[in-house]
Amino acid sequence: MFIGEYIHTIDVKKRLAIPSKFRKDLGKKAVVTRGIDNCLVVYPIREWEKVVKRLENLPSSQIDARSHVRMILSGAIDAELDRLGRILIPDYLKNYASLKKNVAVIGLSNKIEVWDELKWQEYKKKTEPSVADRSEKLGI
Amino acid sequence: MFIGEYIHTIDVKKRLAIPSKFRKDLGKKAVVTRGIDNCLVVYPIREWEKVVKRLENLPSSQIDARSHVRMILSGAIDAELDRLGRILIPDYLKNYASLKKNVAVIGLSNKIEVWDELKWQEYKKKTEPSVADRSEKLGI
DNA sequence: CATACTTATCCACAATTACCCACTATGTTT
DNA sequence: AAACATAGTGGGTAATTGTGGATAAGTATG
Repeated sequence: MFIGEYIHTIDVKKRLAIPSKFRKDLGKKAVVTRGIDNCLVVYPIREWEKVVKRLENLPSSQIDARSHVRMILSGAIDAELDRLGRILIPDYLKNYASLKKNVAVIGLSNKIEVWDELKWQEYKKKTEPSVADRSEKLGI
Repeated sequence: MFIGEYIHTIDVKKRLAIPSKFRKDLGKKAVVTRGIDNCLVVYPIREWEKVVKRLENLPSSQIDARSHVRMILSGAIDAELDRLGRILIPDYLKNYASLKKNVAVIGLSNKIEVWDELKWQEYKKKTEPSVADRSEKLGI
């Protein structure tokens, strides 16, 4: 299970180290693609396959579904971890998520998200205050 | 069952000793994450799994639910107790709860909370006087 | 075909973290 | 009161992790 927040860097060669705590669970191969709210998502293969299945079941007749499928699938890339546990982030994904040097790598149970650090900090600042309210409402 | 209040310290290496009375019940592994009212929560694995299950049932398409899941899961960390019963508190959690050197470790039946000592003292001062009222209101 | 350019593999350093042991204070037992 | 046990704190050393760079292999382009 992926949990936690790690601040890492993308170097000039577009390499990003996966937090060591995630590596065992992630395996040697992963899939990276566009995520919601301008972040990237990293899936272990097993989870990626589930995503694809779900996409396949969307009605391709609908404009929304069609474009969504296109975005997710066309954005996806096989990312093999190198010997030191790093993956390569291609330019178009870097741009999509406005990634600079410093990024936040976030564990979300069955997937991993990658955010530009500043955006992540802002998102947290905006969201943290309402955690209490929502916790109360949801009972967690 | 976790009960009681203990004043402990976080050392320069970010280690926090779990009160010995809690260790048997907590086990070797725990999960720490953001809590309500700017404290941290420590769960035994069995309780944490319940939390995750409940989070997984939230619709990830909704903004509120999505951000809530992000806050709870990204804040969480696997905390393995070392041979002397200490856990490591990462910086971002220390910051979230404004933890300095002295902290209060509070047993709350199925979970443990960690407060900055001063904040805890203030909270108590503010809350203690109304215990009677609230008891009446809640019928306990 | 040669050249530039990107991509992969390997290695090296620095900082952090994990692991081990020592000290002290407090409380308990004889 | 002395001896002992336990708990909490602090520190030293070794291993791991994250990052940067060097070299080799592959790919595209003129």
